[in-house]
Amino acid sequence: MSPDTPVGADERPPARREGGRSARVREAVFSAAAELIAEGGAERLSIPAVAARAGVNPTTVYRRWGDAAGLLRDVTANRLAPHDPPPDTGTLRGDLSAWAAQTLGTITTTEGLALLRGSVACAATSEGPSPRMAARESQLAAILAHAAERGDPHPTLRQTLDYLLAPLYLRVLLNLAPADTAYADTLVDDLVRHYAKPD
Amino acid sequence: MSPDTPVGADERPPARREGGRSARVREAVFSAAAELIAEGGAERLSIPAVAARAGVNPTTVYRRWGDAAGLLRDVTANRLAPHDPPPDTGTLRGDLSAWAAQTLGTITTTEGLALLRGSVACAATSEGPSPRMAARESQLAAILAHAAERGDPHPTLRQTLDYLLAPLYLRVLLNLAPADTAYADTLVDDLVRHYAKPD
DNA sequence: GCCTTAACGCAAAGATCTTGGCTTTAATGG
DNA sequence: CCATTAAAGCCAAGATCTTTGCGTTAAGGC
Repeated sequence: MSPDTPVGADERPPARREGGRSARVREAVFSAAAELIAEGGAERLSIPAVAARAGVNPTTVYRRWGDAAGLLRDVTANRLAPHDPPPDTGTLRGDLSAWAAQTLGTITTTEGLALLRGSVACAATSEGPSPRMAARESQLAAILAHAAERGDPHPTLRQTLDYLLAPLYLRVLLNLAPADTAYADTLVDDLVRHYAKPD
Repeated sequence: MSPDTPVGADERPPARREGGRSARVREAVFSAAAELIAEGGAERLSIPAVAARAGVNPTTVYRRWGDAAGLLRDVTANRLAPHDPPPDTGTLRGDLSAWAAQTLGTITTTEGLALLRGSVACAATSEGPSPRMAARESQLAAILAHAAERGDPHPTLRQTLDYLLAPLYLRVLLNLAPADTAYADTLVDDLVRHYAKPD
């Protein structure tokens, strides 16, 4: 077999088109969907409405995303993913506090909150944690790893998820009580005081 | 004014009908809705489908609940409310452990989980915590009050919500990791060890 | 038992959503 | 610049959802 000859049809990917128009449509649809979800909630996201606001034909949306649930999955995965790098302030407490502030900044906006609630509904159809959640989780893992490199005592990832991320998210999701940075710092404080152990 | 005479039209409630047929329809619709939510998720709950399974006319459902969101609110409020009294084992640790097991029993079934996720979507439209959540919260408050009566050291309600209820719910909601009674007991253990203070 | 009327059933009309066949546009490789 | 073709647009048919008017059933009060 000569190396420059395609040996099988499955060796050549079908040449997906990533640039130009497709990307524009994708962004327009995401923006329109995020706005509509912020306005009316994820449960009544309608594809014709999204298409109209995005200036796109409904058929296109149906073909690319299938149905409202599929679109919702893609939108939440792309708009809720952390866009800033994990903070690196030099101390564990500083990193966790900054991470919490950054996370709160994302999920306490009208749009972020609506998207977060939508993503919970999505979790029903998929198994395991969503990639978006995995991203935030790995940010926390990186913060803990930094602390370990410095030789600083630090909690485990499980403890950080359970006693920092979980309370933060649940307060916001169920609006049990207002969630601000002062509250977040209380959580960080409790976490490092009780669970920061040397390696 | 004689006490047996209605003094104004607004003193007489419009004679709502609670018995018989209405109650039957209500239950049939709730059951059908819960089943359909468990099967296909709350986001595509359709009123005609619910009505068909309940053996009821769609018009009836539209008139009583307005739309799918209204029905969802009512169903989750009624099916997710705790039906057992708060446990009273004699120790704080025992009460919390039993409460957690009882809660897990509700929210880890297919139907309970789907309803819980649906109720998160509902939280978007209402302000403040849902009555269902308030009920579970007050169960925890009762448990802490019992401990206080016995003179046992105990955490605050805020700490109990943040470090026991929140991790439990979030794991289940986002299926981050399996949630069983062993995990719940780890949470209870951490909570009483670090936060159980005398009054 | 009889009357009143809230709640339900029925059917038809209108709105909205979804799908499929076909044409047109424009990204990519030569 | 041209050829290829993935992706988007257009339109019309079909399915599904939602509303509305009106007749029927059955709680609740007398």
